[in-house]
Amino acid sequence: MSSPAYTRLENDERRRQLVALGERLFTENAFDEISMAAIAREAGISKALLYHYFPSKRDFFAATLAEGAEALRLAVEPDPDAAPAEALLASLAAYLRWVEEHRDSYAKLMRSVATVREARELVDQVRDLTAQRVLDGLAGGSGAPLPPTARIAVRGWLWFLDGAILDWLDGGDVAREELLGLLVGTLLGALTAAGAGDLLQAAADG
Amino acid sequence: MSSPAYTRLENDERRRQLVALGERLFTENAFDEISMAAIAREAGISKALLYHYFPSKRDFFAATLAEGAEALRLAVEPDPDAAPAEALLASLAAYLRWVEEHRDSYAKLMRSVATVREARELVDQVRDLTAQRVLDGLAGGSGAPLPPTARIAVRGWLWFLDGAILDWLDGGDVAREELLGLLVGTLLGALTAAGAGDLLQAAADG
DNA sequence: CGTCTTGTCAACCAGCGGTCAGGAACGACG
DNA sequence: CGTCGTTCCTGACCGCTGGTTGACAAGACG
Repeated sequence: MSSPAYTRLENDERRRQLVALGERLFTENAFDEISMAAIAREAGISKALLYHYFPSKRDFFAATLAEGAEALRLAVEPDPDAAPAEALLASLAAYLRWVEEHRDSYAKLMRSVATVREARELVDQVRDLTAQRVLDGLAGGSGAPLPPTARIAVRGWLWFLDGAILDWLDGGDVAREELLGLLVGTLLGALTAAGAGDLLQAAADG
Repeated sequence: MSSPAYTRLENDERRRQLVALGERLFTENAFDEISMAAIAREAGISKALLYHYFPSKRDFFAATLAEGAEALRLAVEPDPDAAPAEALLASLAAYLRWVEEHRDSYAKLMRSVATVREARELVDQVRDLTAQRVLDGLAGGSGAPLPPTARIAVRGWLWFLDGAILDWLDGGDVAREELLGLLVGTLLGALTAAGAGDLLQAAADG
């Protein structure tokens, strides 16, 4: 009599299609600038089907984030055999490389940090982990306990990192290696000011 | 026959009452955690009256911010007669003092930065102004143009500032003067790494 | 053919920010 | 005392949001 009212898709295929669409839409629009109804319309399906695949809008957003987050985590994973300072340097370089290649995703993530709990948790996790790694690397270099200012220095430096990267992406007038030098130099300066500069040196030498 | 259905208040008095209530509620809850209906309920008035006094929720939020923002701006205003480096130091110290005295407001502001355009504009304004002041102070110390890395260093440092302050408020284990030293030392370190450390020295000496 | 699972949709819900026509309080005036 | 006008105030409503429900269509299997 007529063409079918809709076409069935395999579960996984539909899911992949929706995640891919979400990656695009959430990069073009901020989290609350686009409604689930609009997303469903764009996908050519009903809103209810979208909710069939993802229990909530935030879950959907998190799903569009997950793939990239995993890739980033792998890229940044430090080499356990290298000296702490070298491992940090390598991770940092990998981080910048990833950001440069996925600048839209990175900007999206930073923009949504305060709005979406999932995004905030992701960034916080990465910050906590990184800060802990840096502090461990420092403390491992000597037996002395770290002053609390060292903690503030490292955690503040992670903010510096993201702020500098955002400005770097915005400006486009600085090479990646140059930024890397600025980041490392600033960490050194912050740790020196925190009274833990010698530990960094020791960690670098050791 | 019966008691009045509601009591009338003078325009200004009602407005003050609402702003005071907003300051409390927005400190206890994030911007989108509390609805205008709930605020009106808390104030014992109708939602329409709330909208009679403030054209939108964001305007209402901005009104609750305005008083503190103005006080902060005054406190941070640098002494035009002082040398750039000293003026910066004084402003920074005033900033920390203000944050310590209004930690709830500060945390509220930082939490709402990405959600509320008005808050974002406020923080951006302060950052831009501060960055410009610092850069001008540096450039004034010599005729040489600043490298783009210096811009990134200063703007990144402002992120460091807020990140460090949040951690500082969280920890409570570091004195204000110590934090001040860390901040100044980090700026010095960042500018040195950006190849503009000599300019800072010149500005401090000049 | 029937039946069972899976995929789909229209219609609906409570709550949101925001609007509007009109009622109720109160000071002024006869 | 009445009543009148100003101004402060309200209940009902709007379009939209994220999220839910129940019924039905498509295809696989016997």
